[in-house]
Order: sequence, then structure tokens, then C-alpha cells
Amino acid sequence: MKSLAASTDEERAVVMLRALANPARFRIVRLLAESDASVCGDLVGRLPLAQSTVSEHLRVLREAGIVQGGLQGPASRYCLVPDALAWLRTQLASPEAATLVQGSAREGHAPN
Amino acid sequence: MKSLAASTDEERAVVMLRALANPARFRIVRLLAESDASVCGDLVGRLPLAQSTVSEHLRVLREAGIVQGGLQGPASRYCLVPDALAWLRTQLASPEAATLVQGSAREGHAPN
DNA sequence: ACCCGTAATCGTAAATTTCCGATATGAAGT
DNA sequence: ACTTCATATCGGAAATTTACGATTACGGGT
Repeated sequence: MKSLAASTDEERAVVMLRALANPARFRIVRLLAESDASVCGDLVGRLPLAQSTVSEHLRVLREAGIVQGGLQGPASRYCLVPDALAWLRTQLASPEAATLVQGSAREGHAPN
Repeated sequence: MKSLAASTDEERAVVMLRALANPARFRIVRLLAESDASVCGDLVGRLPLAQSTVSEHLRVLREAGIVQGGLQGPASRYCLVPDALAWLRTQLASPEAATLVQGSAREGHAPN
């Protein structure tokens, strides 16, 4: 993969798409969308994956700016970053449309 | 990766997301969105990639149902599948919203 | 029938992803 | 301080992806 990146928006969109382009992670996002927030353990219970794997997926989603949360008390809570998916949807629209909404649904990006 | 697939929609969404989750392919999609249709050679000219690589990317996009076209005359034309990205956007919305529009923006899927 | 330009496919090396078990870290309770 | 429970990180094996050059196949002209 060369430079190839035309804009930072495009780069960010690809990062988010990569994060979503995995059955387990896509499923996690949906589970988080259903319930405002979830404890990691709940997710492990709902997925046919090891705890370490789920934790890793959550890390990827967090680094992509799709999910936020982490250790809070003895457990850890995760939830969707409010407008992350909305922003990605605009990027998926025709480029002109995406440009029109440019800067509207932004929200700081990944806190890392 | 286990079974993990909850629905065929989810599966299809992940396939499309994987196709888009690559800088070169994302760029190709945008190039195709700008101009109704493009000859493969034009795309090769606009990307820092070998012809065989671009062709392969087009194959992936076609198999994902995002792009349609192929050999037509001596060259080959490609264009976006009309409502493919629109459908994916609905899948990216909150699950309830996606369910509401279920079956509206469908269009046959990949012609291979 | 033969070439020529274009695109698709093949083989393959390098990089990345995915998953797990094992281990480390965090926060609370005893 | 120590134990416990839940989560994160590490190390590594297997699978997948990405990219390329080389080759093959397609369509139109000559």
C-alpha cells in the first residue's frame, strides 16, 4: 500500500471501515447500538470468542473512534461514539453530498 | 472466524465493508462516483498501482456488489451499482432504522 | 489469420489480521 | 497487604490480504 491517501477524511473513513469490516466487530457495534452501554463480559457472553479476542476487537473499534469506554470500576463499560457512524455514512454518500455536510457531524475523533 | 453471522444482511454488509476498507478501493469508488463510468485504464492512470492490482481491486468491488461492468469492446467500463452504497448506509444506521427501510433500497446484488 | 492494445488471471512473496492461551494489570472488597 | 474478579496485553500460529511481474485471454483493426 503506497501513500494513496487523498485526504485525512478519506484516511479516517478507511480506518473506520476496516474496523467494521469484521463479523465480530460489526456484531459488537450492533450489540452496543441496542443497549446504550455494555460491559465487556456481556459481549464475551454473546459472542463465540475468547475474552482476549473480544477485548482486542474493542481496542480496534476504540482506536477507530467508533467506540468509547474502558475500565470503569471493576468492570469496563463501552458505548458507541455518538456521531461516529453518522459521519461515516456521509463519507459513504456521493462525494459532493459528503462535502456539503463537511464539518457538521464531527466530534473530536478517537481519544486513544 | 467462527459462524458468527446473525443474518445474511449482516454478512453482506461485512463483505461490502471489507471491499471498501482499503485505500485503493475506497479511492476507486470515489473516482467512479465522480464520473458515471470509467475505463480501467483511466483508473490505473490515477492510482500509484500496477494494472493487475487495479484489476484485482475492481474484481473485489464487483464481487461485493459495489461496482458493475467489465469488458466492453476493447476496453472495459465500470460504474457503481446504483443503490449499493445507499443500502450499506442504512445498515450502518441504528439497527431499528435499518430494519425500517428493510427491503427498500435493494437491487439484486452482485451480477458477478 | 495476425497483430496490438487492454484487461483478467496466475503464481507468489511480504505484510497484515485474527484468534487463542498465558500472563499482567486494575479496582474493589476483606 | 492480599485475594478476587474482570479486563487488557503479550507472544505466536494460522489464515487472509495486498501487491507485483509474467502470462493468458479478449476485441478490433489491418
